[in-house]
Amino acid sequence: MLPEKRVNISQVAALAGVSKQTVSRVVNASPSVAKETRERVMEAIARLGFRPSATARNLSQGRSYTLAVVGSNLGFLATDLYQGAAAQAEGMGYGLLLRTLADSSLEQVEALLLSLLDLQVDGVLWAIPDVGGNRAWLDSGLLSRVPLPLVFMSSEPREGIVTVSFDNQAGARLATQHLIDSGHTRIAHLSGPLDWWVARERVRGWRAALAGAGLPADDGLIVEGDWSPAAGEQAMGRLLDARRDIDAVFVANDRMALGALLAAHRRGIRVPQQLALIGFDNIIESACFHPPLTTVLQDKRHHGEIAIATLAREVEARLSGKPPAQRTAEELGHTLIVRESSAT
Amino acid sequence: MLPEKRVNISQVAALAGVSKQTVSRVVNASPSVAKETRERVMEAIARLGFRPSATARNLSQGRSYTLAVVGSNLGFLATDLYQGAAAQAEGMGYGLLLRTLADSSLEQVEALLLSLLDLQVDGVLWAIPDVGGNRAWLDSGLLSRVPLPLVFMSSEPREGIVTVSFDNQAGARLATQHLIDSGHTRIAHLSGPLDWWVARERVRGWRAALAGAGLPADDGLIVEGDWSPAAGEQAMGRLLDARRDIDAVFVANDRMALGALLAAHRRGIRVPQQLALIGFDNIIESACFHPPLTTVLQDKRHHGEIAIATLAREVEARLSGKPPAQRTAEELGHTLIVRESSAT
DNA sequence: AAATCGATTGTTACCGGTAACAAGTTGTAA
DNA sequence: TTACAACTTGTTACCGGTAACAATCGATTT
Repeated sequence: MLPEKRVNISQVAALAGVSKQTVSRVVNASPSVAKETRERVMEAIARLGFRPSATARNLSQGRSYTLAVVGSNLGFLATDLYQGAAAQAEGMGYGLLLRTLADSSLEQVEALLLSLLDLQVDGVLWAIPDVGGNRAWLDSGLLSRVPLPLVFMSSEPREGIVTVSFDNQAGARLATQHLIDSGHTRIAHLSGPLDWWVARERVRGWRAALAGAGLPADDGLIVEGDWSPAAGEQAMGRLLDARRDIDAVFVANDRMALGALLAAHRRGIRVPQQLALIGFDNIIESACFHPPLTTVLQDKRHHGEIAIATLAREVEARLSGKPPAQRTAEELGHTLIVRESSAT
Repeated sequence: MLPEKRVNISQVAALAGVSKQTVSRVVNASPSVAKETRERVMEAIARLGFRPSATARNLSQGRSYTLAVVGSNLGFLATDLYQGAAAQAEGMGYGLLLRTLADSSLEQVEALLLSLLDLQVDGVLWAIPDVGGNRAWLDSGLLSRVPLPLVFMSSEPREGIVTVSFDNQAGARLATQHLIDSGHTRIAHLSGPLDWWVARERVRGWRAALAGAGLPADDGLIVEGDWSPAAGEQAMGRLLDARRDIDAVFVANDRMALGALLAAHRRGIRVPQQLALIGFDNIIESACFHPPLTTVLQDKRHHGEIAIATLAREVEARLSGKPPAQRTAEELGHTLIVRESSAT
């Protein structure tokens, strides 16, 4: 069975005895079509199995009803986040195009944005976290030359851009405060790489909570990791060997917390009896760590949903002639999940 | 600075004093353009900052240079897999469109495929694993009505479709054989949900290895989980309580292995001294389990790359009039990663 | 010298919709 | 009676490329 050629709008128009434009109106549910005409056209559509070509519509309207998600090619993005973004986009009538970016040099970024412009993409979700100088290209004025709504995830708010991020500072405060409330007084922090904005925010939250309780937060209490379990193990080892006085650690993510647990086990330090531990993220594994890990939940799926919803709003604003993106920052909250690793 | 209208091919043609078609030839690197003409056109392109419209090209060529990846909306897909797929697609000049599918009923699948056809997508990567009856729609003949190359991931090979999957049976044999070689004789299996094809394959591999060694593989040695750490803990608990004679367990994925470890700890059973454990997947966390987990590496990124490469090949075959997809099955291999949980 | 060929360039039509505006009808207010 | 508005429908042009085929020209073949 050879797939016969696609039916186009003209054939429908001919069969229904109306003009193409009228068929177009019916397809797009325009109100200014007489009921009787509409029915005739719909019947023709059904009879011929007509399906409008999205491509042709794109060309003539100058847009594609597609949003691009730009991720790094290194795989920081959570699956949940993609799922949330995809579901939200589909629900709002947009498609989602996945792109990766090797490095954030001005040339690469410009090439990427121009190619997205060639595709008539409606908007871009920048899902690369704010790390080191990878926002430097913003200073070049590129954004004002590229008429494309952008929304940045996990990025420090600044003038001229729209961000949707977790309030990591608040989340870190939540975690640290929990340790304080449990009676701990020497609370160290195993941080993420400090060129990451989110890592610095978590440090700030930790500091703020300690300061609020009148507890010390000197630099000897902080050790830097790279988010990986292996780094967590190493960093925790260094910390334990250097400071025998600490009685609790806030680890900047669950993966490192796993390594930290291993380091403690290896030294015969019992968690939580001798050392309380709290993580961050609530990855599914954390419930079965040994012991199960107290942590702070970040709803990544929700993050993806909100980011896409925000982007879609931005797209529609742009289409109705609104001003092009002032500073906007949306912040998402956290939930404390108490398990055994911080039991009192 | 108002973004002035896009430059189109006619303006370039006018400036260079040639026809649109010639500009098109230059843009597409056709060999039949005189060197001098080509240079004149290129200069005009550069001067005007012309960028060809992908949308217009799509309409006129009837294709979009875009591949769709269909995932379930439940989040089974690994980030690595997306990364591999995206990188490969970009490298081959394709874009990647992300779609999710709520349920695999014939109606839903048909709606999805038709909508992808409306977008002139070149091919589809079916990244939903083969579970229960979710391939039933294949029997409806839908595929022959929809002229769209499909490649299925993690799916049982069958007539008329192209699959790219790991050889899970071989991987499971690898794992089980390792336990056998380490001197274990009562080797249980903590399986994934048995409506998953990959879970059944792993069971088969386990059975085959035991049979090859003349060891028992009775049904009492198998417990079913749902891939989650919590299920791993529960299932392992049931197993340990019922069968005190087992000396090793092949767990169908690392996440459940984590739960299994916890269950063992809770019962005071020491791993690996009293019980050897091997997982599957080599998730990054497994290196820091307590003890570090012996496991079988699946290169998910590679899986994504190969799947896209296969799909692209299928697309190009279709374009050059080749026959429409006979049965093809590509199988990917595994690597054993030995750590402490199986130490002898 | 006529025919042929390869290289280069142009012409025409078409992909399949939508925007913008014009035009016809009917009912109603002036 | 006439004008005007509301409602419907049609006309024309355009979005920005590419396919298919025609045409031109100098060089080569016979």
